[in-house]
Amino acid sequence: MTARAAAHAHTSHNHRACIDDALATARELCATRGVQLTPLREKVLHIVWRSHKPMGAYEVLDELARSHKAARPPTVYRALDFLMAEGLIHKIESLNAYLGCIEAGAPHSGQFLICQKCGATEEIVDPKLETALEAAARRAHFQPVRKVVEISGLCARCGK
Amino acid sequence: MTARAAAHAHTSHNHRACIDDALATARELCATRGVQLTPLREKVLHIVWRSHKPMGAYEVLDELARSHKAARPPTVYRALDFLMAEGLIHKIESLNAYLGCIEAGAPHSGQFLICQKCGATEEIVDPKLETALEAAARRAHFQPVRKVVEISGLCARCGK
DNA sequence: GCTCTTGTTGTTATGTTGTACCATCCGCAT
DNA sequence: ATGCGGATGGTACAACATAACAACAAGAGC
Repeated sequence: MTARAAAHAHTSHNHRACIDDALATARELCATRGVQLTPLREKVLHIVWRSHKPMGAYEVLDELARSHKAARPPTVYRALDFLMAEGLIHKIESLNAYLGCIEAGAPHSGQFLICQKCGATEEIVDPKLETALEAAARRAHFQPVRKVVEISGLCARCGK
Repeated sequence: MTARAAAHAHTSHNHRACIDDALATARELCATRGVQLTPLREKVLHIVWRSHKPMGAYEVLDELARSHKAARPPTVYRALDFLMAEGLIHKIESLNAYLGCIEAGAPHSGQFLICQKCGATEEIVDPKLETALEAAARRAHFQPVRKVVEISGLCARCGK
């Protein structure tokens, strides 16, 4: 079980390895693609990965500003936009917050289970759900581009 | 085919009947439930229903203010909150905008097809998709409360 | 009739999230 | 050395949303 495969928000895991793995994957991907994962962008990615809870842009900014005095809203949003464009993070629309992507490199919109109690958010990859989304769109002669799936409720721990 | 059943954003239909039907249903529902669909709230519902495009709260405010001088942001947000609580409108999270609900009375989170070109947004009710969502949550021992499904892309017309 | 309670609306101010726009810097190819 | 493109610095502002308290209206119980 790799660190990233263990990225279930509700399970305890070696989160340092989890982060390190995500950063390593990001560096590889960006090198391959010929895009720049600059120190600033990597720092933002690292901050987002510090927890499995979606993080608001201004939370990221506060954290970033501790080591980067020049940080301003555009600084953060530009980095977040880059990371999203490269598929390294996702935006959770229902929270206006950002979360590290567990399947970086494979372009996808993401499917999320968001705990309303503890905030932990797990990205899932469910082929049947994906199929159902495609089918629903097809039925309406609709060409899907981005599929937002965010299920809020109680995670395995909090729901007990 | 009733007006509401014809509420496909991309099809031409008698939108006046569409609105009238939605308002009549809303009045019935609120009467049954013993909650107040006040003139203000009804006016906001009417404004949201004027199109099949999700409407921002401040757009609603601008429209409302034409006939209601006292309108302020809280005026609109309170009305929208009431209408959402009663299941008469939905919030489209990926747009920060609001849309009339085509299945008022049946509590549901809604599934949406959002055209990126023309803005028309169609609410769909797809049992298989619903099942897939439930199954995905169940697999993770997650208790779903709200399910956000928003598919952006090109509608039948714009995708041709 | 009185007044208590509850729900709705008025009103001001502020908090939160996200962008427009232009300047500056830096590496690199010409 | 010059110009170019990508990245960052920095100011201001736009867009979205809520806190907090005042005013008012209508029904319930006395």
